[in-house]
Amino acid sequence: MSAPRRDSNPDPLWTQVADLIVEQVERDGLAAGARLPPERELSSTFDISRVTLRKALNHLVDRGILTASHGRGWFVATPVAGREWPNDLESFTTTARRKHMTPSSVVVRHDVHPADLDVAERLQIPAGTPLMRLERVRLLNDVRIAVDRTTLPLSLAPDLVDVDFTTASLFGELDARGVELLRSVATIEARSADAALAEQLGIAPGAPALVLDQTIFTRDHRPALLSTVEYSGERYRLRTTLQPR
Amino acid sequence: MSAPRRDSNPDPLWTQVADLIVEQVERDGLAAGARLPPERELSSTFDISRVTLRKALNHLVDRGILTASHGRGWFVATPVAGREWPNDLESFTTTARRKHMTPSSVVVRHDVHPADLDVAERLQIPAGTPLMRLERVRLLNDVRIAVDRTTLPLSLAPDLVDVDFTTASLFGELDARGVELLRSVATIEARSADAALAEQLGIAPGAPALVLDQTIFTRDHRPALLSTVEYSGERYRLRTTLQPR
DNA sequence: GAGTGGTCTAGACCACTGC
DNA sequence: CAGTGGTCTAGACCACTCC
Repeated sequence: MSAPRRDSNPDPLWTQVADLIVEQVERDGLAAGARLPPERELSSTFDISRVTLRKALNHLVDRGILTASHGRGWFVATPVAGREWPNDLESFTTTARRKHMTPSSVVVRHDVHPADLDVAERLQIPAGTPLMRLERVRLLNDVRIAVDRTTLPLSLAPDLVDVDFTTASLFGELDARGVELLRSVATIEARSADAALAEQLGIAPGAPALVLDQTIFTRDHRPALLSTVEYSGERYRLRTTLQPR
Repeated sequence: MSAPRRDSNPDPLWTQVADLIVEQVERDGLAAGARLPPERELSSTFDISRVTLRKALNHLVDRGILTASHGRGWFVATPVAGREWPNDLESFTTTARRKHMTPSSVVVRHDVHPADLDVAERLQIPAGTPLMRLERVRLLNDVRIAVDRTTLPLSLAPDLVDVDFTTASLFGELDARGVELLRSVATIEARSADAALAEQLGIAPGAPALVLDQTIFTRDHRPALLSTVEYSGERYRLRTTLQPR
């Protein structure tokens, strides 16, 4: 209830007040949905103008802590919405955990091969550069879900050729070697499974398949990995958070 | 330079002014980095208070259109650098522009309907709440690409029922009414087109379809729109940027 | 120093909610 | 109807940039 320290603190008043409100909500143990005092009362107890108070309140809306309802009041937001979802494409492993299933892999191919012209261009490297190719069938609880083909320059992590990817995670191994992957540009499409894919996944030829094609970039914005994952449409669904515009 | 229509228009002044500023920037062909007139000049030409002007300007900052520099001025934002972080799903209209194609829509259904229990739960509203339902077939250069079904509480923008969505953009209309959409939680899957979808898109029954299902949230983290888009797998491909972890 | 954005105020009126 | 959030105003002062 104490008024914010106006002079000594270099932060703007509305920031200080926002912090005080959060403190107060926590201290009073206000549950989600609880109503706050009206604006005019808050502005008087904090001894600030209503405009400044509203700036603080709206900031807390942006942070997902409060919501406003015209004519009714200010309320503590239900925290479920903001936090829990991934801010990215849910990884195979994460999905597995969420569904309480066990992920595994069958390594179909794991070798070194010179880059052809197409791949060289996409990775911005000279053709002929040694690449590591890794092809895996991904399973959940021993059910075949997808075929994952990933290609990367061998120079990125030369000793990766000796890793057994039956259990190891490619991203995990790269991270352990200091390769930081920043973001990826992806296309997602629906296709009919061809004979080869149908055979690998044990589905009917012509069944729908979800194809995720990614070019993955390192921290310095250079392309590092090419990845194509073909999911069985009947057995998997991508989950992600999207931001318009 | 005309002052916003203060009385006739039900939208808040700051929304109108934000739109005017965007118009002006486009009309004057201001490139990224160009400087805007100072706040005091803008507030006088628009005949509004500086507080209201700043609300409009800050809204445009949130939308990534402008940036402010203390002591120097307001500038048109560079549309590149910071923008790619979030998992932005390229909108239908954006994709069309990038490919130099012409987007259009056929409105199949556009009505008001009470919420059933399932929808009510997903939107966190009481069952029976009036909803606007909009179903469109989306076309690129007159080729049918997808069926788009969107549902939203009528209260969000009641006059949306009178808009002709043959040409209008739903997101654009919502934005013009001050409804700020922040992010969405999406699932993406591959399915076989059923008879109804095949008929609507003019494809073979059983052909692969890409189904994008989104719950879209407003700025205050409340669910506002439910959207399901079924794309022809042979005619469309989603493009997005993904951010690990 | 002049010019710019950043913060803050007191007070007014409107729009919505719920009794 | 009273109580609430939503918008808007005119004016003040501070902090930063650039000459």
